[in-house]
Amino acid sequence: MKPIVAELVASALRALPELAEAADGIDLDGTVERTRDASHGDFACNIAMRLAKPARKKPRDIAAIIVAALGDSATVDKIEIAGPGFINFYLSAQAFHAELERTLAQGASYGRQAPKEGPRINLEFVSANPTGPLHVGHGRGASYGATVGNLLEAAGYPVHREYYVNDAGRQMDILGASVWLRWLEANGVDVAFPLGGYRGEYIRNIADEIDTAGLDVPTAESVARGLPGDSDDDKDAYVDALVARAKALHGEDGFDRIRQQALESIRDEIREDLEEFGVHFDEWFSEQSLTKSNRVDDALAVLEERGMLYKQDGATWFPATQFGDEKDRVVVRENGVKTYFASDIAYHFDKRERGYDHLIDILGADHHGYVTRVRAGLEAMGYEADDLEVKLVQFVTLYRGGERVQMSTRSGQFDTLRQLRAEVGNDAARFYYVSRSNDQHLDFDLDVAKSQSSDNPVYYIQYAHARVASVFRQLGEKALTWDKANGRAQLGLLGEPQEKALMTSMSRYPEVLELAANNRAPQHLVHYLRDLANDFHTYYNAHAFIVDDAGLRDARLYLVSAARVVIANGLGILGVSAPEKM
RNA sequence: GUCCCCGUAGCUCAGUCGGAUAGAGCAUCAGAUUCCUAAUCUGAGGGUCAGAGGUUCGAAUCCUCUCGGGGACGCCA
Repeated sequence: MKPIVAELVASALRALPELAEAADGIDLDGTVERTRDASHGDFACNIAMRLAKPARKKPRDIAAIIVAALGDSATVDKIEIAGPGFINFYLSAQAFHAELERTLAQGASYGRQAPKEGPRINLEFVSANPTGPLHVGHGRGASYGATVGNLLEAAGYPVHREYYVNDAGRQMDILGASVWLRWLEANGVDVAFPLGGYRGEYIRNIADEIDTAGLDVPTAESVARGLPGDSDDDKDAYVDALVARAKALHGEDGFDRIRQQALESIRDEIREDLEEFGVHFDEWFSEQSLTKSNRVDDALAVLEERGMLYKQDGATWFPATQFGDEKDRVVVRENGVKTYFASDIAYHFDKRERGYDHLIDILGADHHGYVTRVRAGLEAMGYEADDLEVKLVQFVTLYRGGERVQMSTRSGQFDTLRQLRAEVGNDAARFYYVSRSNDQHLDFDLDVAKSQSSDNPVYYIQYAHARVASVFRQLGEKALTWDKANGRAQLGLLGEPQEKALMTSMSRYPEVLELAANNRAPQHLVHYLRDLANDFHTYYNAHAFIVDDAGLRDARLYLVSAARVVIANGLGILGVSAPEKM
């Protein structure tokens, strides 16, 4: 509805050359907004105030000129100039009825924009290291990323969802060594488990399952001989030596078999977890594939070519300070090993080279310090700094019975996404994870998320949806049918304040979607749906829908059918189910 | 030390290109309640938008500073 009002103003301005000139460069859509108070009408436009200075006229005088040029429209009942110079629009009942008709006609696509050609968006999220199961924090990144993806698609953009699998480097070696040691253990070979290793129970399970045909079980003595000690001060030496020993005993290929199986097992587990959570990716991008195809070297060559690398102390550096970073960064260490930063630059370069115009990274808040340098890398390779957009997701704290739930792996308490899903269900988890802005800490109350009452916003909203379905079941039980066409014809009978309020709320849906998509802010949709459900329940409590008067009944059923569509669409974007029955 | 986020009702929080009298839920209080669905309903009270300056027709919102809370800062991955 908002675009209709904005277009009215725009056409009035076209008829007023002297004002149109002053309005040049002002986004008219942005001057029209919903009113907070019904006494100000449905929409208000502040263009007159904005034009006061450039046009050198008083705001109220400008408003009068614009209003005079507005002319008649079936959409608008009344236009008033109010306050300092607002132009208030009171929309006709007919305008709201037309919106209801659109809602039912478009159904599942109501609120969505037509697909655009571009910009093509690459959306990377979760990207947790495949060294263990997803934990509760990853769940937030998963929900947020999936929902932002849905929002962007609803806004018409082509979106490619990508998970970057960090399957190369030292962490993978340590994972391999951890599994290897558990395998030895299961074969009666006891070697001290490294402090820097992965200690979770899942490592044992992997060790039990992997195919080790052709690998000889070494003696404890041959494994442990000559290894450095392990200590909290230096967790690296011992575990690194174990990796080297495993490679020596089984050969690179032998160790690689263990490592690769461990990686695949965990990655598959993560993938399954996410699929069950309703979070899908178009691509699982392997870091190994970057290395194997020499794309890290290619990216470094591009930097070299552009004079964006230098040597110092035996290492190769990238002058990140030239792009606003606080210090220069190493890309190749003194020992010849490329840093994680090097493959990260290469990865983002590769994404851009693959044809994505806009890159969005959704990262844990602990990656805060990484943003500047990755962006610097892209810029140094000739791309725009704005091509990369980073959304940081803050931490999650779980509460049960008003108490903070400890989430350390060591204490063995609440930890994994899987456990959370099992406890509160996918719907509640998806919903609560995106209920607050991504850049704010989230307190996740397990008791509320589980409760099946109106205290729980998820149930409150889903219940509104189920109630409409229930009403139609009731209709059937009373051997009545809904005459949709008659309902459309009789919408004029809907004059109750709750009906007007519900129609107004519903008509906001496309605007909320757009706002949420533009700001990558699903919480707007969450709050909107709660308000909408509230309007629906208030209506339901105040008036019976299945009344004797067939015209009124058909009209009310028309209205609530449309409400069902809006609620279902909104929940769909959030990845939450819209049940017919609860 | 540098940087980022946050501070709004008793509590949890909305308030997103600056807009009119700052909102919701919970809690509190007062009423209603044999009703299509049972997880009730209606209404009321409740505020120095952390504080101080600034920008302007207009500031919870933008800028500066102060106070208070949280987090990030590796030749780790």
